[in-house]
Amino acid sequence: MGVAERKAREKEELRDLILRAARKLFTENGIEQTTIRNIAEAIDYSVGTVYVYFRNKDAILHALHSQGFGMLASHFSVLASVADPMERLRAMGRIYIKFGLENRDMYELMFSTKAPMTFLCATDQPEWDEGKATFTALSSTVAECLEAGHFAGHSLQPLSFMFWSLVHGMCSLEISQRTQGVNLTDPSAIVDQAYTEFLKLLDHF
Amino acid sequence: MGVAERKAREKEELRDLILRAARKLFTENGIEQTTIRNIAEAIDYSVGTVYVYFRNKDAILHALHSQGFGMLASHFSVLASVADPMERLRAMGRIYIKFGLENRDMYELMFSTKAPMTFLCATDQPEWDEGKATFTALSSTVAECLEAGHFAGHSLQPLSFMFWSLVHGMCSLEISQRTQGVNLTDPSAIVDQAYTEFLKLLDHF
DNA sequence: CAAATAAAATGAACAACGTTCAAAATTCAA
DNA sequence: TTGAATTTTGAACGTTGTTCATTTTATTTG
Repeated sequence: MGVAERKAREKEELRDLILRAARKLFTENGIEQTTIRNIAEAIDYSVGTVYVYFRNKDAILHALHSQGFGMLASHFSVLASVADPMERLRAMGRIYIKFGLENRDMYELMFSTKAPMTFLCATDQPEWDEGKATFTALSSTVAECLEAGHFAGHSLQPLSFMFWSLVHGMCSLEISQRTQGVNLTDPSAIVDQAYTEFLKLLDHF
Repeated sequence: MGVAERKAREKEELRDLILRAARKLFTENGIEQTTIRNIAEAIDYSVGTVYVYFRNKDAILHALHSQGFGMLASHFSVLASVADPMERLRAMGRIYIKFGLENRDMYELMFSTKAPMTFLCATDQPEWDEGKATFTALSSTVAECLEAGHFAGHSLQPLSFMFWSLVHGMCSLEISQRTQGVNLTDPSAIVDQAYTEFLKLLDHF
């Protein structure tokens, strides 16, 4: 029995080794600059070995995208202790933005890059569980807000999607370097300022 | 004298020819699938010729990105007849979203793809005039809203950036296929619904 | 008109990429 | 020890963006 188990563990370990190397490389050099050859070289394996553990590059990017959602979820875990749904909603946005700006390549992989979705669609069971779980986390918080009497006359899903779009838009514009060169008085602080502005709007609901 | 002028005109025409072919190709097949060889073949010129008129692929993408801003601006032109700034703000968002979803590859080039910005940064005068002009158009409308007494206690730039982020976030999530697979009751309508929801929020200001 | 000059277009060649797969190396069970 | 199963290898393929010496075309000059 022990042999098969050890083999399975070793397989898992090499898979993880590949992912760790991939993540390190493209956090340092960016997604586009990271090649399969780079990854193989970093872990002292041949190119072919990488393809034994991952069908293609998209599969690697999808696996890292999943890790990203794991990271985000762990950041969200502190929200469990926030009783008031409105306060939780506000904190959720802050955490989301902070995560996005501190893990730019990961964020891009999770919400912008098409590769992970392309990989998913090529699967027999193309379910985006990570996105589903994250949106549900937001949505259920918004649901509590509605139950508590906030946002009277608003619908759950569109409202939730609106919140998501707002914070995503900020992260996305910042990461894709669209905030520079727009003549802002303080480009580096604009995201925080804009989110603060949004929270001010929320005070009326 | 006539010769130099004609030469200049011909140069301009070939440049346009390249851009039209490039735009057609990647509107049909996507940005990543469009290669320099494809473009050259489409206009019956050699690969080398393309490089006479554009330094590299990024230069082509930047030129198309600029064309995209021209298109957006022409869509915005109807806003001149909207006197009430709040109504103009609402209409601006609708036009922005409609443009984004009906010209997905163009939109991606304008606000997500890094290539145009990479090209710009390699320039001696790295000014993002297109983005600047567009943000100014939004910003001045918001300024009029503030002057008219709306959004009391809010600051211009962060508030404007917030609006931009909201509509951009919607377009971005939709285009990068993140709205599918999140278990929405009506994925294809979520953007419109969410923007309507946002307009409802705005009624309080 | 012919020769010399300038300008424009060419496409073979290069390096690097993702990907494949027959062969080699290694590990396991008998 | 032997033979089968598994794992690893890296050369090779087709594409990509890019370059540049060469050829072709257009213009000017004598």
